[in-house]
Amino acid sequence: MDFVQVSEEEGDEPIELPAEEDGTLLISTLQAQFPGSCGLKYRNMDSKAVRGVRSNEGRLFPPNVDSGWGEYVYFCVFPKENKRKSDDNLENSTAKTKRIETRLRCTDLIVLGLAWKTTEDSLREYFESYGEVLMAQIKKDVKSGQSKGFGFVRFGSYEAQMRVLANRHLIDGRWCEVKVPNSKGMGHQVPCKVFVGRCTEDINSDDLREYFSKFGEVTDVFIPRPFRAFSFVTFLDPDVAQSLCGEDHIIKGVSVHVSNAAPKAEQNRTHQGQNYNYNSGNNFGMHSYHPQGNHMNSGRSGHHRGNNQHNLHGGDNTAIGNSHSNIGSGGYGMGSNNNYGGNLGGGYTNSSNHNSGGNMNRQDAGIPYNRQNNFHGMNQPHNGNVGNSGWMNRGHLDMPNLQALGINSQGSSSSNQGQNMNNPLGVGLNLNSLPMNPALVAAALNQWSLLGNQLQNQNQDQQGGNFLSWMAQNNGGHSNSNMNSGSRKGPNNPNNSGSGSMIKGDNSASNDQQNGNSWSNQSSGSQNSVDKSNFL
DNA sequence: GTTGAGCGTT
Repeated sequence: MDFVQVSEEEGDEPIELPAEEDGTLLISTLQAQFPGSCGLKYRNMDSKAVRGVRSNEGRLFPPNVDSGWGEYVYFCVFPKENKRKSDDNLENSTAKTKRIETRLRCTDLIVLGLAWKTTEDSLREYFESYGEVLMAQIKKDVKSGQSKGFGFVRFGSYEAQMRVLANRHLIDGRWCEVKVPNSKGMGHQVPCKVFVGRCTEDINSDDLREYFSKFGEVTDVFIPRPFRAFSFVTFLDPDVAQSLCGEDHIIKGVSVHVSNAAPKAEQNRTHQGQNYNYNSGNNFGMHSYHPQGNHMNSGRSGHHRGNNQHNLHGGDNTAIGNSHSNIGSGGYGMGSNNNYGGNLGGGYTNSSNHNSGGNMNRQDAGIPYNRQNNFHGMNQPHNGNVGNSGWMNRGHLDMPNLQALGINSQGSSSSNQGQNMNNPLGVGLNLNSLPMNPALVAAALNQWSLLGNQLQNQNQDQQGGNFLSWMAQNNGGHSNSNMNSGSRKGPNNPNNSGSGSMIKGDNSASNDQQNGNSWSNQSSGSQNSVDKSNFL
């Protein structure tokens, strides 16, 4: 086995890290020893310059294909947002500071669905493959000592934590969910995903990955198809993502604009047409790494009526001129949303739209969302949810406050007819009667963090997209559960009218989940957050 | 002795 000598900083004593059979070094291997590091560099003997090590797909490649890693001592690269932006050189302890910061962000993680037989030892043993495990405990019945089937684990590095949250886990024969516990407050909820606007068609995912990898490990790239002039890049480290937001970057000669895939809290205040009324509840669903919600909860209600002329994404996308109110307000979690080419609208509830005619039932980016209390009140009469039917039993999802908007999603276009429930509020806009601007939709979807999910679902076949990996980034995998072994049962989609699905469901795509019950089968209610979380 | 959505005697 080949070993690579790595030190945290140039001049430090190196640690030998094992390379893989193909000669590459896994970033995870690197990070096991150097939490927070995202790459390697080395001092070139000839030029005396520092050279970076090629990084791709979580692997670091030796500088020379023949001689491999050679006798170089490599030192770590840490993502540093200020490195690129500021000229004030912080002390060279930035990396260490960074590590401390990340360490501080570690939190206990709940592990759900453990086998009864799983012990604290076996739990620890399992998770040690991700990094240092500071704590592993199984919750047990005090009398019998029998496991309650869940436990907690805490990691020594944030990276390990993130990786754990980003994956599903087969522990002692059972697929387990790992999440940030509900008991944890929000905080540090930083999205890892960025919206890259102004993309051209010749910028492919490899280009994006390659380009953005220099700022930190890229865990996912998603380009909606058909081409829509934007894409999403997900970083392992939310700080990296954050650091890029607001910047213009040139990729293949094209100036793209990076912005947050999440709506900005300030936009609530400053842009009337945006109305990002974030909930203050849990699990609105940002990134999987932060499944407890997001850091942008403002609780402000942006009430919005009519068409606004705001670009939903501040000009970094193609949405111009129209208002998000063009976008259907429907389908806030129910429509299967297979389509993205045409009209948005309708699908207020459980429309199981397999339609290929271009309807898109989905949430509106600009709709103020109710807090969860309203959620029930708003929707019970229409979707039959009574609060314990799977997808809403924990009340995490904020729902669009259509009433506040006066939006009527009487979408009757295409095959939604008969399936969409009309907006019961019955007043306001007929969304389907409004002109559709796909670019606007893009921006809107971006804002509500829904697009990525849907399109990903949609495209997983044609693109060979990794649905799991995508989903995994989003909420600790609980939303993936449709694809797992199916060892759990649960409530069916409470709204299922036939093949109705949740927003993440894609009945027409060849997901593994299209068995009529929709993805809610295994979800425990927090899947509400999926919608959003898929984006962040 | 069974079970399978959840949230931790700090």
